[in-house]
Amino acid sequence: MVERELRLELEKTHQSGDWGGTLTPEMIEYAARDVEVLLPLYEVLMAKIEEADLSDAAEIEHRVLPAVVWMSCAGVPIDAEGWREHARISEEDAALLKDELEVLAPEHPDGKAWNFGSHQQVRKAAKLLGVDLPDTRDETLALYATDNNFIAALRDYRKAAKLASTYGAGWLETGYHEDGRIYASWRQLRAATGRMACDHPNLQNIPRSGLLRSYVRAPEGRIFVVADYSQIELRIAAKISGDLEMLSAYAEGRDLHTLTAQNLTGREDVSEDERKLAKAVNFGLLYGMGTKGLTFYALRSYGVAMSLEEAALYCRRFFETYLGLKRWHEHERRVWQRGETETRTLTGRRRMDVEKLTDRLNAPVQGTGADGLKLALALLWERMSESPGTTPVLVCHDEVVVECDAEQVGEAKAWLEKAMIEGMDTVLNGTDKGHVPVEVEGRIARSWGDGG
DNA sequence: GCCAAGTGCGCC
DNA sequence: AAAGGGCGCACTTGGC
Repeated sequence: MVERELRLELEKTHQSGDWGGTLTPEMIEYAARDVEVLLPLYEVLMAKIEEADLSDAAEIEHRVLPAVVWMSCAGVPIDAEGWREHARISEEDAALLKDELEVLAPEHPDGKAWNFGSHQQVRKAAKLLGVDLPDTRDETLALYATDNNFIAALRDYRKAAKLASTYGAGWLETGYHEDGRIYASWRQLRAATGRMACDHPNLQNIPRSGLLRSYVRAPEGRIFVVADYSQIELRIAAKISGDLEMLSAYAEGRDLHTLTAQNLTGREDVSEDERKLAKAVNFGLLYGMGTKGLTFYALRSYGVAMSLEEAALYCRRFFETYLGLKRWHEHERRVWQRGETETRTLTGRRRMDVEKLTDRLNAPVQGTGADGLKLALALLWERMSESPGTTPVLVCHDEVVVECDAEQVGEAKAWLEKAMIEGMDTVLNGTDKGHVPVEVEGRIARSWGDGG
């Protein structure tokens, strides 16, 4: 335990007082004490950090902080006209699909209008048509949609209603300013794994399909560079598990999804669909998903249908191929069974109170990705002078978008890619640079929705 | 009318 | 035996 603690009670009563007028001697005294405490507090907290072996992780957080402020203050440019027009059409689409849904719905027992946003009412309506829904998730609805027009129409309506409600005109209200930019609230350390988060509005879950991302658009004379890490979580898992198959694949510059597809099918030539299947298998099984989970996940996220028997076969083949990954899972299971509840990333970032085995598998991988991205952002801040007029405007877990003057874009792209590779390489490989190669693909774009 | 929990779904 | 993880937001439900 740390010996030194600050045993101070800070007076809180002035915290919410009126600081806009004349300050009383008591208020000035309070303000002074509030500041005075920071230096001894720093000493105590730094000692605790060192005691807990968190110095490296803390250093990353300290270095990335100014970069997060930089990004937050920069805001992200938005084509508000385009967004609003899109929102208007989305609302029309949803209203139209709702009308169609009402025609296909059974008569309401009380003669009232159905509320299709209520899962209780949706289940009741389906029951009147002879379908007993266990829940109303889309993958459940998908099982009945071919035989039931109402359920098919419900799926279409749901999709449109989501766009109209979450990404409608209201989305723009929260953070938009009249200078044409959105100033969202970035949370440097929000997720339990160490990832960042964003709200008001959340810039990290704007739909990828459709046009919405194209309204995140650089203003006249400015341009974006969008860069993302290639298969970063799989590379991190390769490093953490020490899996020889994965390590050699990456050392040779091969693609792991294709490799998995080859091993699942037993053929050298694999189709695009088979690679898609392999992607679902890779991401699912990496973090301890079961066979049943795999069938749902493959359908939901990749549109790949498989039986339980097929899923079991893929599971077996996967762990026959990646023996190091299997060993890592077995090791973590033993640690978990001993009752250990602490996990750490490669930089030593700690997550406590981990109760589930699947969390033990995921947290160090996801968290190491966050470590690397944060160090990359810190490097951008520290090397700001190497690409003047360039600012990060948003980050999305394995992706960074920067905005710069159009004539500056070549330098900005090189500057961004270099920092991203260096940041991740440092946390991933330490002094053994390049052991697991880090690949970053940057592209030049007028909007977030261009290319990629 | 407010609040918390539950459900569902957008992203990585 | 059984098992993806991490978020934020909209909406309903149920209690006050």
